[in-house]
Amino acid sequence: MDKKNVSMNDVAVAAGVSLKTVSRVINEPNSVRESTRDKVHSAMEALGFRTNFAARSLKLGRYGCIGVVMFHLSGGAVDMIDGIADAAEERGFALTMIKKRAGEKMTLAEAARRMSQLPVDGMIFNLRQMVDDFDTFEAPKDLKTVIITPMEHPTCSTVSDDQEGGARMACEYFLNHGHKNVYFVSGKKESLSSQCRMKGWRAALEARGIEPPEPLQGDWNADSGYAAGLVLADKPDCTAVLAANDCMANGVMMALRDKGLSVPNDVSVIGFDDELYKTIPNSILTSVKFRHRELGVRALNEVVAGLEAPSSRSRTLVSGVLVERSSVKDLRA
Amino acid sequence: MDKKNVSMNDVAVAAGVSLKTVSRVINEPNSVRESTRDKVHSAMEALGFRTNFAARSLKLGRYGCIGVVMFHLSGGAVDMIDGIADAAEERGFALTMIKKRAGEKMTLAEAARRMSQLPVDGMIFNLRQMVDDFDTFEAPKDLKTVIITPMEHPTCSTVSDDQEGGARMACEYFLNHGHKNVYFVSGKKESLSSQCRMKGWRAALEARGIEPPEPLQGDWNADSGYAAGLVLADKPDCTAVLAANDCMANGVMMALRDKGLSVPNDVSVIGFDDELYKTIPNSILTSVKFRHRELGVRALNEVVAGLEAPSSRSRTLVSGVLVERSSVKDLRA
DNA sequence: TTGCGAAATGACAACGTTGTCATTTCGTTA
DNA sequence: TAACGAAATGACAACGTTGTCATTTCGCAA
Repeated sequence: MDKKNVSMNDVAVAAGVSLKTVSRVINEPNSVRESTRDKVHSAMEALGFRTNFAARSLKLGRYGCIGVVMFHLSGGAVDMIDGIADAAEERGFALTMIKKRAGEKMTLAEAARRMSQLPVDGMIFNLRQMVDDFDTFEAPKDLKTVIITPMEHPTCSTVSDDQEGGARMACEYFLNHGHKNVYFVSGKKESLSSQCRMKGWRAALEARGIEPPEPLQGDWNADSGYAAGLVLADKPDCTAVLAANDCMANGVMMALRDKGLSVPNDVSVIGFDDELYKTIPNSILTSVKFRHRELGVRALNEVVAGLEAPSSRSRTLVSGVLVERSSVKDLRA
Repeated sequence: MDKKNVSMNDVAVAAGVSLKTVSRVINEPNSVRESTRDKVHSAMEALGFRTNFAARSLKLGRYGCIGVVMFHLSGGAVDMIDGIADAAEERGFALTMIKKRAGEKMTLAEAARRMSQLPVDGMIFNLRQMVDDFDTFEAPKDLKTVIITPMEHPTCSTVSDDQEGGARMACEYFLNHGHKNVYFVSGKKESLSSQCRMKGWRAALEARGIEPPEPLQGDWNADSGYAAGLVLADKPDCTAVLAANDCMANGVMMALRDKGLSVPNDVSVIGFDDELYKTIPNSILTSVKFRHRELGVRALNEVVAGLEAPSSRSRTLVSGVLVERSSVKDLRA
């Protein structure tokens, strides 16, 4: 007849030692004589003892868990979670996760309120769209909070891909290859990624005194890229297209081809995320890739680093990488 | 000067009531006079009180958290996590997550050991590959354990996509459209999904007395599908190809086209996961889609249902759906 | 053998909640 | 006004750990 929960006390009695000795066997084994340790280990084994998380945390005043709030859970999120989880593991933390429900409107304050009732020492918000209380939000003073977002926050640390820099890099790549202008196909309007990529594109052109043409509105999927491509095919001055992701870039390329234009001979194209090679054999698309995994790692490290000083504040940008293939033609000389 | 942690006792003193009354305001507000409740609420507000998770769990003997172990974190996992998280939310649970580290070899026993030190009332293992101790593993008696895997387990509840059934369904679709045989392009060898899809393909053919041809080995990516397509293009009896995912199916289609064959006029193709439309404009690929989100929801519900009776055992299969487009030709009549 | 300092072990309180049971207060009726 | 039952509140123990400090045991030198 099993007792419901085996406590240290039960183990102590079974092993004929004191409660405290059992505790020591677990937390500072070297301070216990080997023969005693063995007795205790046998007793633990026999009774199936497992330390009680609640009691331990209560006494220690910390949990060893980092909270993760997913305001948005999309494709790239997997790698980010992967990075967060690996880094957490490495530093001896587990993750406690909650998610914004579909349709529900969650503010930062609401997320913080819910998280602070859970076993967490610090938290990470993954925020890919704007929220109402972004600027006014104040994190709990005793709970280090890191926000993954391209926007700067007045009081919290933030971590982000350098989306803007990535877009700028792609544009400059075009311009350095002799292109005189770059067209842009955006993602969904409300997406911060799309907004930042657009901003970087604008900035890069303006820095060279080029008036950015009207951007084409897409929705991340190939069909919207195709539609944009049909429009672009008719613009004689269009030699370079930057699409806010690879799927739309592929759509653009297909439309150009269907219109009798060749990539890269007639038009050059760059995308984002470098994932087309998975789906398209012999893919030629040059693409800006973000290191989502690294992003997760940085976010977690920032939280852990801030556990002692929750009010510290920093801003981390993880740069992107231009993966060169052959979809950009060199127009020079 | 803030005290580090504000306890119920602090609130009680500030509000001029007893500790227990504060507890009641939180847990059974109706048993407290309104005027008292207001006093307590003000005090909580003023001091910034938040209930202490550890103390509460210790007293209650439960955590309100479900553990999730990701042995594998890949694309489809996002939707599954999404389902798990939404269902958890709905039932008032949070998630505690740990992950197998890259390279590390984690057994079920090891995962269970680590989880049982964390704040969890039950757990879900997401297992997409074989693991050494699968058959011998016994879950902790007091911790309901559900494994997401296509294999049956002797003692734990399992939940899975019906991969085998999905593959069978696709094959029968071919056969019912007058095809006399179906070729198969597999994913990575060690993947259970790939193995199950292959098994279903074999079974469907054998059920009609057809000898399955040698399957072609792929690795999930388009290039491997392309290579397979080149081989298949030379087989005169090849009218139907089932590829273990959409990316490889696309590779197959591109190879066929490059060899001068048309889909579906010369060869029909079906894929898995229904995700090609995101990347390919006007995609024609018919595909078997699994409801990963639903899978997550079922897994969570199974855990919660089993919290009272951890030793209960069930097996859930979530059926797939054939998303029809135009990549299969009807050869009848 | 005795004495001593160091090592090993133990007794007890405390962490912040909730459950049990006793006590006080309230509103109503006699 | 007194008496009563119900509602509201409170005192105290308990959950299973770890920290503090006291006590016991050990190994070794005198």
